[in-house]
Amino acid sequence: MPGRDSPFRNRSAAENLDLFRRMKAGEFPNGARSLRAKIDMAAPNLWLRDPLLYRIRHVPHHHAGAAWCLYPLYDYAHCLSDYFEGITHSICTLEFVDHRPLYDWLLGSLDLPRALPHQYEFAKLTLGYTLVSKRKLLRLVQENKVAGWDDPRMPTLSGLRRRGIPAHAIRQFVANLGVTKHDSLTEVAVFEHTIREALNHSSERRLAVLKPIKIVLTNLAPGEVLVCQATNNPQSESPTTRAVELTREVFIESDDFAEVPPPKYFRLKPGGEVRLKYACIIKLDEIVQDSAGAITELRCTADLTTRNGQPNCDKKVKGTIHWVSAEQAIDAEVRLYDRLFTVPEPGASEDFLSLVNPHSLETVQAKLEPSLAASAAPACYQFERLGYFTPDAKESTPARLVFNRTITLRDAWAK
RNA sequence: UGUCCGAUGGUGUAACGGUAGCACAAGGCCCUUUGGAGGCCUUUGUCAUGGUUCGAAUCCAUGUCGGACAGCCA
Repeated sequence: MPGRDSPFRNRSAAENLDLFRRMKAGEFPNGARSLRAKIDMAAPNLWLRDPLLYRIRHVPHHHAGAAWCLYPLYDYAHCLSDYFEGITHSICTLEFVDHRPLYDWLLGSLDLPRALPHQYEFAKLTLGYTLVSKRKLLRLVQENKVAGWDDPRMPTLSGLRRRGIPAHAIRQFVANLGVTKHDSLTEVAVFEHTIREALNHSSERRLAVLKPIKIVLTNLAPGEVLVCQATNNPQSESPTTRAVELTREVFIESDDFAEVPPPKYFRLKPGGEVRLKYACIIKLDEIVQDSAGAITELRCTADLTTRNGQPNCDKKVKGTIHWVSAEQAIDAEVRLYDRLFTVPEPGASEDFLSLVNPHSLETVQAKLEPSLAASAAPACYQFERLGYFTPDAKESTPARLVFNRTITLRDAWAK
């Protein structure tokens, strides 16, 4: 069914030019006049039915100020600016396929001397559990669902970088995807794999405990220090080491202890043995509780013959866990990020604000090995057995360290 | 409803008309002072029905399913 002609469709060119000058001069209020291309009101493609080119908007422009009250519509500006800039291939997303005939018509009607640009449309990169629409991202910022455009949970470049994701990983991810013309949803696992691959090779290892529980090594004297050598990066061609010091009191991860262990639990349990990484094997002798029944410390015996270079250093135990010296550890706030949304396709719902993951940020007070005291962004570290972490570029200072978790390590046990 | 676009394992993608491959995911095994990393192996696919052809994921027809658009937004 053809469209209905505008009552002004057959106005003369001279009359239109005069009106256009008056529109430009600011003679009319918003919406009182407009300028259309005269194409074909019977065209099956709706965008060819005399589309609007200019409309009046009395609002200042962020570059041009108040000089203009006339603004072109996207379709008109797009093809022309491509031509002005000498673009040959103008790449955009699928929703503009219907507009291509108008893009071509406008350029073709102008008798232009140079070769005309062509528009090519491809599917946008839709990532699971993520939004990429700028308009929707804006609402997350405006309604304080995140702490700003560079919140480490945001899929903006500034957010990804603050999260600690290397630029190289972002490029590699995009290069791995390929480009097509049908709508797709890329699983976040693909992005996460690229990030881990990049960070695994470049990040130095450090020891850090996010949720500490205290261990007392009863056969070490108070003040006694055993120096151990820790590998900085086992992926390196020629790995270097640093010293970490074992003392009578250390912190381990509370997740690495189970009073009632599930089947196949390799970590510390009553009567069980684990290796403190780079140090020695310890055996749990006694669980100390306060009057309320809460566990206050675990008393263990260290087998010093299992240290590196000692006769039993090759002794095998199922579990190896990370630790920090309680006397030497430094404090840091660590922000644990998770996916921002609870569903794979938050963009499919108008109600996406209610789909924000309430657990997308958890903050803990962690204990770090002392070598991290001088760390600053953009350094990235692997906290052994936990994941990759980077000092927050905005808020971390030597006096008050703040780390962002970029991503966890793969965890075969969690499955 | 109209116009347009698309359809290959769970996901994302390759394959002049000529062996359906790669990555992620999943599963199994080996190794391991990170339940990490690494190594080896495995499962799963051409939307359907016809046609053309010696031969079709690819070309043609019809159908099915999915998506975009129908703003004085971009």
